[in-house]
Amino acid sequence: MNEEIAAKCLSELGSPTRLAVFRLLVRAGPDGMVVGDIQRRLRIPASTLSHHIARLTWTGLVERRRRGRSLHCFARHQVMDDLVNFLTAECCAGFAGEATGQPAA
Amino acid sequence: MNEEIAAKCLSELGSPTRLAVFRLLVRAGPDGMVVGDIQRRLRIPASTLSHHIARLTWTGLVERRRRGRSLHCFARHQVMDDLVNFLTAECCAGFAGEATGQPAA
DNA sequence: ATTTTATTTCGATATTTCTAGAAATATAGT
DNA sequence: ACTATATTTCTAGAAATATCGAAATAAAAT
Repeated sequence: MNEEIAAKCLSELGSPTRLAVFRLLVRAGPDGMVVGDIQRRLRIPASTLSHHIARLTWTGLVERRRRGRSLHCFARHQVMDDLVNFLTAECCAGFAGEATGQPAA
Repeated sequence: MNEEIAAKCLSELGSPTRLAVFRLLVRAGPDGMVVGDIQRRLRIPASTLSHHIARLTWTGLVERRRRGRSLHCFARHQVMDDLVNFLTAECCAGFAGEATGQPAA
């Protein structure tokens, strides 16, 4: 995970709708969730939801698999874990000589 | 940190330029960094940079303090820590019954 | 007071993103 | 083959964002 990819992931998760979808999928666990169920849960038009799921898929945060007529969506935890690790390592306190997060002056 | 605020922070950090600015400030440590230094480092026009720093400030990720003629910018680690905690708790694996991140079927 | 330095605000344009209806596609059932 | 279901792709208007030059503002130096 480099800065460019991290920015992309952050941007994709930065939409309230997409963040809600992703959280729903994380909670859904290994069985994932069918698009229609997500739609009924979040009450948004199918085409709008499809757009957001597609975007989450591009960045690898979500994976889609067709099962019969419906599409199951899964959260790709690895990508999120990588993102959190990147943020922790590169964007949180922890560099030599700093700790408080409060300005020196 | 709730979902709405998290989405806002993620969105703000989702711009490559803003993520670069924030990382720079984290690395700069407690002394922060002057706007002009950030500008010379990232090679972007002053007005563009000002716009991005302003956005980071709105969400509380960055704080600005005038010191003489120049403005010092600091990363507000607490906000980032809250964000990482939110992501870890709400958007990563860890709910009962899931672990692999791989779809069940 | 004038000038210099540092940064922001304004204004205008270009680009991206969001939203959602309509049409298209894919699959399964009859 | 036809119908129903599930979801996507197409399309387009509205809203948000990015970019950056020019003008404005703030503080310090002379």
